[in-house]
Amino acid sequence: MSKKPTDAELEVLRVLWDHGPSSVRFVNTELNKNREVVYTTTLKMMQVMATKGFLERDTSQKTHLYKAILQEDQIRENLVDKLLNTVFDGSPLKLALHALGHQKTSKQDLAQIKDLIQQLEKDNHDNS
Amino acid sequence: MSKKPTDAELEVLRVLWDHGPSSVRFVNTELNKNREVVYTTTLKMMQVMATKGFLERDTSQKTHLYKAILQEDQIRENLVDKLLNTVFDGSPLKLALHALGHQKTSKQDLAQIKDLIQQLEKDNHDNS
DNA sequence: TTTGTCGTACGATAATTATCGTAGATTGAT
DNA sequence: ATCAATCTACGATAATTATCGTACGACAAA
Repeated sequence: MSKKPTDAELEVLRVLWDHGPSSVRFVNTELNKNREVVYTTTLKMMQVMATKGFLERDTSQKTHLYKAILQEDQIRENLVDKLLNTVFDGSPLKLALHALGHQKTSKQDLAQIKDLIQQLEKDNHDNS
Repeated sequence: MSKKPTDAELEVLRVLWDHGPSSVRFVNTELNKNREVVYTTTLKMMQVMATKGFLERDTSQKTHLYKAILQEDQIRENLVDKLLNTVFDGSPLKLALHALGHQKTSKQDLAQIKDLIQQLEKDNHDNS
């Protein structure tokens, strides 16, 4: 039911995910490292997000603290899902190949992937 | 400069990518396999997309044909990029691991990944 | 030639998102 | 007690997206 965050909302979430419950002031300062945003814009945004149920706020102090209700991994799921269905033909493999192919990948990275593959092969074997 | 397609626009592009240049009627019919959309809504949408430069249209016949200017791989790049930066910490590796880990992956898939890895390892070796 | 079908054009409006300004409360320092 | 800084509340408006209805031309069948 709960709709998805817009791009701007995602920026706010990003900050909260990285730094935990924060004041509007703090979030706004973080946002301004990337682009100019007026304080009340951020405020309004976060208030709206609170009414949408994306954020929860603690009003016990004068300076309210907001924390993310939407969790990063949920959103990740949604976004990956959408990406898969729009431009990767629903194939996680294609996505993985794309991700690996189009960026530089270090030895350690490769090692990690190999581990995962071994794991997957094992699982595959188990339930086949 | 050119902005990115919205979700609804992406649905239209999806059809054009899959089927090549198409009439509004055709696209609309395709869209209606997923959800209800009135014909003129699709029409308007595609006209707008044309003015945005997302589509090009051939008006030589009574029934206009639209074709995608935005190509799937460009959009893929953009979307993957955005995804990386919003919820994968800019790490293609994390994205790849996520894609592989959270979906079922067949033996053939694994084989394909292993190929890619070998390839990458080789490249890595070359330019180290 | 009338009528129904299929097409485009385009304005209107709703819905949603993004952005600000202004007002007023609170508080800490002069 | 006053002033300045810092907050929240909230309305207004712009900008963008999404959705339709109506008008109207072309054309083929009756």
